[in-house]
Amino acid sequence: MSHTPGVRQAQKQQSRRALLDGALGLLEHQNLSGIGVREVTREAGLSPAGFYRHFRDLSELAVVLVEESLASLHGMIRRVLAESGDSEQLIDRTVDLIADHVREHRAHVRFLARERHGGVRAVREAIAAEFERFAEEVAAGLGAQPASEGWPAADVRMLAELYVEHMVATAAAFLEAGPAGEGRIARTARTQLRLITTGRRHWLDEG
Amino acid sequence: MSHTPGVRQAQKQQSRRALLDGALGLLEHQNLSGIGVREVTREAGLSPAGFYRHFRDLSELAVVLVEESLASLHGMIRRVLAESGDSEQLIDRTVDLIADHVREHRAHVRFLARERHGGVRAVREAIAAEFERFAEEVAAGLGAQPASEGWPAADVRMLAELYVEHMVATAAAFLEAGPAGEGRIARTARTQLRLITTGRRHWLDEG
DNA sequence: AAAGTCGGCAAACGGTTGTTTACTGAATGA
DNA sequence: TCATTCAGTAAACAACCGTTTGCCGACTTT
Repeated sequence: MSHTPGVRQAQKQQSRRALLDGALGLLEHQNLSGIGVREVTREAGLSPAGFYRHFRDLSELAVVLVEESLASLHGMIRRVLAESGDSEQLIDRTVDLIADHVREHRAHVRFLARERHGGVRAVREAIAAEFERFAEEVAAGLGAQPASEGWPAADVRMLAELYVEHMVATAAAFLEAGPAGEGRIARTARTQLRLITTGRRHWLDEG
Repeated sequence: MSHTPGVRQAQKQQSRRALLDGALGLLEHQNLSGIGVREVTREAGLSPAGFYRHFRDLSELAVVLVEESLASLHGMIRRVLAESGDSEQLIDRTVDLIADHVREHRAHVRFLARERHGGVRAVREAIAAEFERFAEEVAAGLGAQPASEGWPAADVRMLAELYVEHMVATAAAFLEAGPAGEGRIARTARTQLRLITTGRRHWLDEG
């Protein structure tokens, strides 16, 4: 354990992780504006002063949490876009993936839902910027599908935003409902997606 | 100013209003979990102890704010449902009404968006319950329209929820965008509503 | 006019907060 | 091996916090 560079870095990363995880844990039941530096360090097993070796303040830590939370969400979206099959199967699969994601990343999803319109500007903006990128990615995916042939780019974009918005709302509903109401949420989400798909199919026929 | 009953009550109501308004003002830039009793009383021009003559704690006050915020929203929804005309005009009018409402009740809307998934359970539940009632009201309105002839009740309900969700998302987007981006938000919202309407028109044609 | 009600206040309670300070000791590089 | 770096610490700081207490004085009732 000596003269091997990196030990120090690794220990620091470990503390940093403990701070991030501790904060995420506290944010499960509280708001970002409702937790404090001391509380987080207590949760992480550090002294209060130790916090400042890693972050300037709590909102800086929170922005890192945003990035981590959306990285996992990003993976999910890519998985959704990679699916293939008829639209019915695709819808089922999409809703299942959302449900899985909420189950496996409950804390992340809750954090995003809570702070998306929360009281800390920097965090709000970080989330908004990342959702923007999601919409772009979804738009690119939709644009590549045969169903979007002949669509103006702006229309593809608004459809992508509708999908993203619906996905976020569905995830939040899963959260709030708990395991019991999961079935009902999923059924509603699927039907709504079917209706949107119907509209999509006839979009160019009229108006 | 004496021996006339009601003076006391009126003065008390005035203080109560000052507390509610003060809190709503603070909530414009902060989270509910981020403000304190003392802060609110300072804003309202009362002493800290005075607060407890009106509310047990801040979340009790917040629940009252929820009711007031949703009363105004409720009025807007009724106005939307009362509109008549072809679907194109109806969509335009709806989005305009949402924009108006956000302009005139900025603080209320912000408060709802912020605390809908916020850290205080009682408040979250109060908002959720009221949104539930909205969905029912919208469902009743949709069910009465000729366009819903032959629709199963469950489908009407899910459409209502989709509309409500979209309305809330649009209002939140107006908030975040400010006057500058208002046009873009409105355009997107209108197009999305047109797509949903298209889906609605062809809902019974296919599987 | 006297008695009662009660909204608002000042003061005090113990407790928490964010942040800075000077320090220690292990990991590091020469 | 010896000097340096630096993550983590304990302690202190002043500033708040929520809540309770006892009291006052204006309204209200009798």
